Amino acid sequence: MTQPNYSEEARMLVAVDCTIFGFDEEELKLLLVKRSFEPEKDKWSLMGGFLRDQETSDEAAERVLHDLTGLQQVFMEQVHTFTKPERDPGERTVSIAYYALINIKDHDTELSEQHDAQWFSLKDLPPLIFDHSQMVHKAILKLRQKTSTQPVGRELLPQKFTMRQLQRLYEAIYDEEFDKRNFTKRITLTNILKKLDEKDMSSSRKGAYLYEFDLEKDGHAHSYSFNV
Amino acid sequence: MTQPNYSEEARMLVAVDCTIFGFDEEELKLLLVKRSFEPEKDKWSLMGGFLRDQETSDEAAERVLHDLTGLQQVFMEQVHTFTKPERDPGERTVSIAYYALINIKDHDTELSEQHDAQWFSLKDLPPLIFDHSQMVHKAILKLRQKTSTQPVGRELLPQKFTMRQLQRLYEAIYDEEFDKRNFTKRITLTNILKKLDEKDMSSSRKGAYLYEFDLEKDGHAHSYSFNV
DNA sequence: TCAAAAGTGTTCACCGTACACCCATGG
DNA sequence: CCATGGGTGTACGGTGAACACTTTTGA
Repeated sequence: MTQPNYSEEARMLVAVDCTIFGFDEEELKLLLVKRSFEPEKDKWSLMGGFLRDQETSDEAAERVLHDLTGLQQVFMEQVHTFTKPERDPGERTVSIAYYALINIKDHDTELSEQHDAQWFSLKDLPPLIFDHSQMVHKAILKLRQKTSTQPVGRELLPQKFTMRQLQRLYEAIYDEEFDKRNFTKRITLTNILKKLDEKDMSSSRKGAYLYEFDLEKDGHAHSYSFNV
Repeated sequence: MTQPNYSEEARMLVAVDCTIFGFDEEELKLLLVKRSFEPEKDKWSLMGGFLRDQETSDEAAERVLHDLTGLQQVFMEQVHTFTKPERDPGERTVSIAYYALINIKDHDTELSEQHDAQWFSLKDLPPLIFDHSQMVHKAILKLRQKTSTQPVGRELLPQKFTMRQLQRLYEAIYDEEFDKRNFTKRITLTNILKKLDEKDMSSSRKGAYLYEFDLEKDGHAHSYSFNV
């Protein structure tokens, strides 16, 4: 059977949907948008968009994120592709789910207001359209997995941060509490942080040392693993 | 901006491509097909097919695998979605890559001959069309990851097998050799195997005990982890 | 009797975990 | 002077890794 082309096959819409993670010193949050068009207008959803003719899905995901936050060069990773025929009642649409890690203070709030976007605590999400809750769930699993092999603080924290902030971030990601002595030890072991002389005085009388990710060492072959 | 529908967006072909793993007591193999149509006719490729109107990608992957091997109820998992606009020169096609684990002796050889399919050692693959080599690469990584949290022997080995066969399988997956004492210990620890009274006499004078996966224990909460 | 594969245990180093007290400072 | 959060070390158990000799039996 030799076919000259694929003309009898079904064409369909392909979308990307982004689970956008941020961290506010307390808990993990997601940036959700109020959908501005039918179907499911005015319901909360992940930010998404359709794949264009000459675009990879990575590019589409970046574009979608940029439109909402003004940010570029953001860490994003593909999570899973969702294909149930009836998942979008408007028209058959296959959606490639992504997640993004952003510093919650960096994004352009005007842009996100234009999109009726809002940060929600991961622990208190509104109902989401279609299969977006499943996307969020898979995104968290993927984020945990990434966290277990690579540090994620650079993407989610300010440039300088305290050990406690980093710990709270990891606790939020794993939804689990850690002992601070063991946490400090494990992180120090990986050798990815540079301890600064500066202290952050905002959170306690004593003050907490600030750290930065050590760019010198980054890219070199130092092993990292954070098993919970 | 309220849109009544998505009419201005691009529709495209969506395909699934399957990396089919088998094990022949020695090495991991892939079942590849000689492509029967243009573009790239007569080149080696993963078995694939287009997503139909009322089909999930999981169903499409099963259908494609069934067409080639006659097998059903095979373990399959989604790997990654490939979206480069020019990846298929015939027409814009997004492809959802899957991998499958099959017992190399189970499949319908007539069917696979009809498709000009052939088993290739993972270590000696022919050039593959499009981005299929990348798909294979990601599939192996995913398989390793699965192997580290769940036993994969049930899918790839005959029902009864020796400890040595299981070890060779794991060595093939990780492309790494293990100490047989440590291997036996680690696997025994997980408690997933039942040692039979029978021996396999084909591989040595002494004979090797046969094992089965212990269905009693399966599904119960026994932890499994195989870290290399 | 010998060749070929199978089976089996111990030791050691490292890592993860549990756990409690003192420190610095602003109010 | 005291309340609040920050910082630090040790002891123990479990796990992964290294390692070598004996057993069986068909030829």
